[in-house]
Amino acid sequence: MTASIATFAIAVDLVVLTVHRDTLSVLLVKRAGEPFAGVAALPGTFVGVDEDLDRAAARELVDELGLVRGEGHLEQLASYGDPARDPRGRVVAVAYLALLPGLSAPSGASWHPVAPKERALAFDHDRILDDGVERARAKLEYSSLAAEFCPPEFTIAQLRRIYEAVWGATVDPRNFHRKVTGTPGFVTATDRYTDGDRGRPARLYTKGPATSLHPPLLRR
Amino acid sequence: MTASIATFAIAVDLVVLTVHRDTLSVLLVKRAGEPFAGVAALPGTFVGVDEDLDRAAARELVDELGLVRGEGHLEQLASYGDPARDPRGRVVAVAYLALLPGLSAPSGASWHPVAPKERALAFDHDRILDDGVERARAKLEYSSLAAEFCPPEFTIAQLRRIYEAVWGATVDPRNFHRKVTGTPGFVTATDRYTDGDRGRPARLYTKGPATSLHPPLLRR
DNA sequence: CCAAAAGTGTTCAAAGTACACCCATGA
DNA sequence: TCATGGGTGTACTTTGAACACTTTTGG
Repeated sequence: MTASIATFAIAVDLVVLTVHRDTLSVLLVKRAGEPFAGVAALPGTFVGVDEDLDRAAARELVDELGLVRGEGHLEQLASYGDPARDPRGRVVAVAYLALLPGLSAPSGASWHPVAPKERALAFDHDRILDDGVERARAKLEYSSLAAEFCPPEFTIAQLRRIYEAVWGATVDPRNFHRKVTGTPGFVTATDRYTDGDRGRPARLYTKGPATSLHPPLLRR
Repeated sequence: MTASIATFAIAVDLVVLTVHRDTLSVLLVKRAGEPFAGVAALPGTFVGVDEDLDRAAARELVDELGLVRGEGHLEQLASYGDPARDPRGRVVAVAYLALLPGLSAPSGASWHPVAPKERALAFDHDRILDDGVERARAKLEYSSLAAEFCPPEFTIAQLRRIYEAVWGATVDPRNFHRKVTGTPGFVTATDRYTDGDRGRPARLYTKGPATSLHPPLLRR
């Protein structure tokens, strides 16, 4: 079993999600070279010889895409190893899911709504993106990850619009407010308020220490 | 970026869980050769040149471990790529989680209770096992996966003991019975009964078509 | 004043919890 | 008969859903 072990290249592909204009959106790049030249794809990079998977994912997020480290959330999603997924040979993709506040897109990449099902991304990236979106939808139910889509200080209404965008469903503002503020550690109140452009100013909150939600916040 | 791409071996490592004598147990092998010769480890294999990841995991389960295909549940868990995790060089492990009914251990492998924290498995298998156990615990809450730990026909009490073993908590038999039989598609009743050795005979059920549980069955 | 958005109170229905109680078997 | 485990009924508590209502701003 020593000489006959197959070798693979390992790519780290990123499903970077944000909520942009109340729409769940994914960061896509246009591929420069073959294969799939000119086709939209998830941003990715090959893992280096002495590099950890998590580090490669963080490197792609920070260096290549120019996004700020420390903000947002990054977690491993799944691995994809169909022998035919890359025409160049055996490449296993380790996909990562990143959730970020709505920023301007870094150069060379752009935000695209997740919704249209006729996406036609390169490689098996359509499936990876589907898996990432489903993971994000599921995790909003039982974790406080929604706050990762928000800037450091946010209102309860902003947070609610995150849920509505990710789930594609409306959420009752009144009950949502009580549920969120009543769950210990989900959000922490500041003493600051928005200067109301329309209506009563809203209190600003920051992300709380809790990571899991018990009981969960169920989508219908 | 063509000549300088690092290459890796890919191992598929299996966290095979079962409930054996009311105890959540994992299938371990004793390593034959270096590295970690003689040390307990998760069963695993290298992925072949033209092999899909899922297929390699199924192959390991069926061929190497002699377990019956079709029974039980197999899903990808996560990937582990610390550069130092294998002294032989860069090996990325794609871990899979398998849930099986309580069978006799295949030759060369044996069941070990998951509980003791001083396990000292080879490689980073302690961490992989922890992740697998946590995944199993979490999934019992919102899926019907517990039935995968049971033989084709089982009683509600057997199913309840699965939950108790996996969660390490007691569950009220009466309320559990109602919850399980009242959730559409979780289990389907047969017209057969156990021949009661002690007490009233219990109706036998088979796994139902539902995969997710709404509302979930929460551990306290 | 009105419109709009934030936030609270109240009511009703659904689900979980606790536990009394009955059923069907072996010994 | 009793002991044992299977299964049902029911009262109580907790949680979520719906929505009327008050608060605080801008125009």
